[in-house]
Amino acid sequence: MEQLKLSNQFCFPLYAASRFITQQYRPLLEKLEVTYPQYLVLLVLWEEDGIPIKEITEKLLLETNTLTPLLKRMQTNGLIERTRSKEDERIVTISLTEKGKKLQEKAEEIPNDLLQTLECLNIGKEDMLKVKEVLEKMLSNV
Amino acid sequence: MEQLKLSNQFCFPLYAASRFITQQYRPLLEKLEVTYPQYLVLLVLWEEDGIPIKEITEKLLLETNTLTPLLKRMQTNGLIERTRSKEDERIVTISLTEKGKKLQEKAEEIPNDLLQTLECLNIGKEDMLKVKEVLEKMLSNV
DNA sequence: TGTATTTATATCGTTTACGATACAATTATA
DNA sequence: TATAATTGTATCGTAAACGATATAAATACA
Repeated sequence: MEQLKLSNQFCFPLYAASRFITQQYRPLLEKLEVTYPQYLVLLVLWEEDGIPIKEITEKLLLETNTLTPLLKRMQTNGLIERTRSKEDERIVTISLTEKGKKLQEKAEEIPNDLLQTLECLNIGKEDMLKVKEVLEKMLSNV
Repeated sequence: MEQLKLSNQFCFPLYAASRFITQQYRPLLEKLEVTYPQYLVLLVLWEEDGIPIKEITEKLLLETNTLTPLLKRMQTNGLIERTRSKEDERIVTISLTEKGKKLQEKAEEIPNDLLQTLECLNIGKEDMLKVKEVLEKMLSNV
């Protein structure tokens, strides 16, 4: 069965590359003392602070059963606060603490640092953009 | 900071797409009663049976601290056997049981089933191949 | 108004991932 | 031949992921 060969799987490189890149992020994120998924939450909040958990799940395509404990860890680490909305008591709003806001300055170098790491790995910018474009097209249908 | 916007991240779509595709595999793999990483191990063993754990770690780019418990679960489920090599007692060889071998027949439809799922999501074959090629190029430098 | 449905979040259980560390078997080297 | 370094696997702890389920609040509707 030719199709069952690992080298013919389309999804395996995706799976392996995703893990690989998370590993490349790790040393960069150590300065911020956050994990990669936590960094994604910060990216969202730096763009728009004080939003409901629901909105974060939609942007990151993660379920609350992943985000709830993750956000609790971020709260324990003093990065965010949780406020239950008064208009609708079901909604929990997430906002950055001062510490969480200040972390953005430290994060400014990260995108370029990572880009450099990737360019050292034979990945050109055009190829990256093409991959990004195709995958975003796929995800837009989710 | 434009570069810190989620939409400008190259790695987020990779991360999200990888999780998304694993989710697409789930219903297909239910027939085999395996998870996606376990399916990857089966793909490796169907190609070459009776190989050391070390070789599986190299092919799947996973560490033994991930594979050891995963393989134990597969053993519990009767898919594989573990044999400690006599020439070198450090090496543990993994081989398929009859049940594990037979599962390959059931798996034959999976690659096409998944392809169909993806094609329903605006992903053409050329785009998939391009993504595969770029990511494999990246991983070849690991 | 009372009941059903939906919504937003949380909890539980299982399975990955993976850094750090341990450990026994093998190999290299002094 | 001791001892040091390496190798292959395992263990531990922590943090995702995610299906299934629970729960309280809000909304729809009979």
